[in-house]
Amino acid sequence: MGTTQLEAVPEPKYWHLRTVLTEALDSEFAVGEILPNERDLAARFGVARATLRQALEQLELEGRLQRRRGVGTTVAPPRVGVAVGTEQHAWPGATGDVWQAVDCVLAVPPASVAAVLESAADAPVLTVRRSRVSHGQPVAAELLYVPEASVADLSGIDAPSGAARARAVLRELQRLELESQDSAVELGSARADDAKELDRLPGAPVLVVTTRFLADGRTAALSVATYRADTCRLTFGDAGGVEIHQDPERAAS
Amino acid sequence: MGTTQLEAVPEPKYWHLRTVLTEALDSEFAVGEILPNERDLAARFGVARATLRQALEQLELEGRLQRRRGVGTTVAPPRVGVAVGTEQHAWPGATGDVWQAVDCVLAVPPASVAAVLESAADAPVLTVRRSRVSHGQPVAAELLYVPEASVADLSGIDAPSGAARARAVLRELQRLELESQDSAVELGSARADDAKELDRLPGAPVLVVTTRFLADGRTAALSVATYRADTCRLTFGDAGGVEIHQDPERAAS
DNA sequence: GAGTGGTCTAGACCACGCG
DNA sequence: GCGTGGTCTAGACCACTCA
Repeated sequence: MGTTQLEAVPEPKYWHLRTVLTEALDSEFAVGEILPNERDLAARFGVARATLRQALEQLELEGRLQRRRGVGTTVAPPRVGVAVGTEQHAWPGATGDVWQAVDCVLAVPPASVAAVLESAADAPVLTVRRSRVSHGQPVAAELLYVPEASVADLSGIDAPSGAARARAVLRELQRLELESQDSAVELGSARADDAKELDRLPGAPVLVVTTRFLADGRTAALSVATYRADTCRLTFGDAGGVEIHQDPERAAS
Repeated sequence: MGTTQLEAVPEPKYWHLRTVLTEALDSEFAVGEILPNERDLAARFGVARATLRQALEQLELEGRLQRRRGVGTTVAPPRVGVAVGTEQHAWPGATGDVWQAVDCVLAVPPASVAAVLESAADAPVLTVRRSRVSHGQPVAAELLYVPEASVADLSGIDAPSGAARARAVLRELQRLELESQDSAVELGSARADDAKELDRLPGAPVLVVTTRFLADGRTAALSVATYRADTCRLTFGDAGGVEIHQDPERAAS
C-alpha cells in the first residue's frame, strides 16, 4: 500500500529546483528582470543557500541567468550567435574581420602551442591579442600566435609592441596565401587575463576555439579564441546557424 | 610599509588549489592513476572538503579529471577529437556515418524544434534516437527530428518503432538530395535521458550541436546532438583538428 | 560492509557595485 | 554603508561500487 509513486525516484533537490526555476523563467519573467536575492529565494523554497546556488549555477551555465556580484541575478537574453565558420573567422586581418587588435608582443608560447607551430619549445613567437565584441558586449578574447617566419618584414614599424604593431603583423600576414584551416571546439575555464577581458570571474566556463591556419605548406598562424560559454552560440556552416534552446526534460516519448 | 606584495591579490583558495593540482597532474601523475580521496586531499591541503571539491570540479570541467561515485577520482586521458565537420556529421544515414540508430518514435517535438521545422506546434514528427561511440566510450546522444514529409514511403516497414524503423527512416531520407547544412555549438547540461546514455549524472556539462539539413528548399531534418563536454573536442574543417590543451595561467607576458 | 563521490545544511566572512 | 553574489567551513547523510 502506501503512496503510489510519490518520490519513487528522489531526484536531487537542486535539480528539481532547476526545473521549477526554468519553468518560472519561461512563464513569469521577462529578459533583464531581476530575481529575488539568493537568501530570499533559498528561504522561499525551504533549502539552504548553497543548494539554491547549485541550481542557479546550472541555469547560468545554460545561459538562462546572469549573476553579477554586488548587483544581483537577472534573466539573461537568448544567446547571441557568433559565426566562427568560414567567412568571419577567416584569415586574420582580412577585410571584414570581426576582431579588434589589442596588443602584440614577442614571447615564448606554451609548450602545446610550440608543438603545433613546430617551433623550438623556447623559441619566442609573435603573440597578438585580439578581442571580439558583439551587440556591445565582449564575447571573445583571442591569442594569435604568429611565427616570425610568417611575416616578411616588420622593419617599417617602430613600435616594439602595442595595437599598432599588432595591426602591422596582421597586415604582413595577409601577404601569405591561405591554403586551408581547421578548428576544434572544447570546453575550458577562463584564465585570469581572459576572464578580465570577458568581464567574468576566473574559472568561468568558456568555449575554446583553436584554429590552425595553413599557408606555404606549414602552420602560418595559430589562433586560440576564448568565447563566453554563457552568452555565446557558435555557428558554423552555410547559413546563420540554427536557433534552438534546450527544453527542460522534454524527451521523445 | 609592511609586507611588500604578499597576498596583494588574494585569489580564491579553490583557484589556487586548481593551479597546484594542475601542476601536480602534469608532473606527478599518469593517465588513469587514482588520486587520494577527497577527504584526504582536503586534509592534506588544509581546506574544507567543499573547497577541495570546487577545485576538482574545475579540473573535471577542463577534462583533466574523471570522478565516479563509489570508485574514485582518476586522471583523465586527453580529450578525444570527434569530427562534426563536413564529412562525418553528414547527411544522416549516408555511408560512413558514425552514428548508430537506437530507436524511432512518432512524437510531438519541443516547441523550439517545431519552430525550426516550420511545422505546427502540436504536429508529431519522426524522432530518431542515435548514439555515437568513440574509442569504446559513448561520446554523444542525438535526437534527429524528421518531418514525415521528408520520407516518401515507410509502408514497407511493419515495425512501428525500434531500431529497424529508425534505419528505415534514415534510408528513406537518403533519397533526398542534401542542399546545405548549418550547425551551431553551445554549452548545455545533460537532461536525465541523455545523461544516462552518456554515463554521466544529470546536469553534466555537454556541448550541444544543432544541425539543420536543407533539402528541397526546406528543412528536411534537424539534429540535436549532445556531446560529453569533459571528454570531447569537436573538430571542424579540412584536417583532423588541432591538439591544444589550455595551460594554467600562461599568458603572453 | 567499507569506502568512494554526491548532496545538503546553517552558519560565517569577504569583495564588489551603487547610492 | 548597505545589499548583492562569491568564498569557505565543519559537519551530516545518501547513493553507489566493489570486494
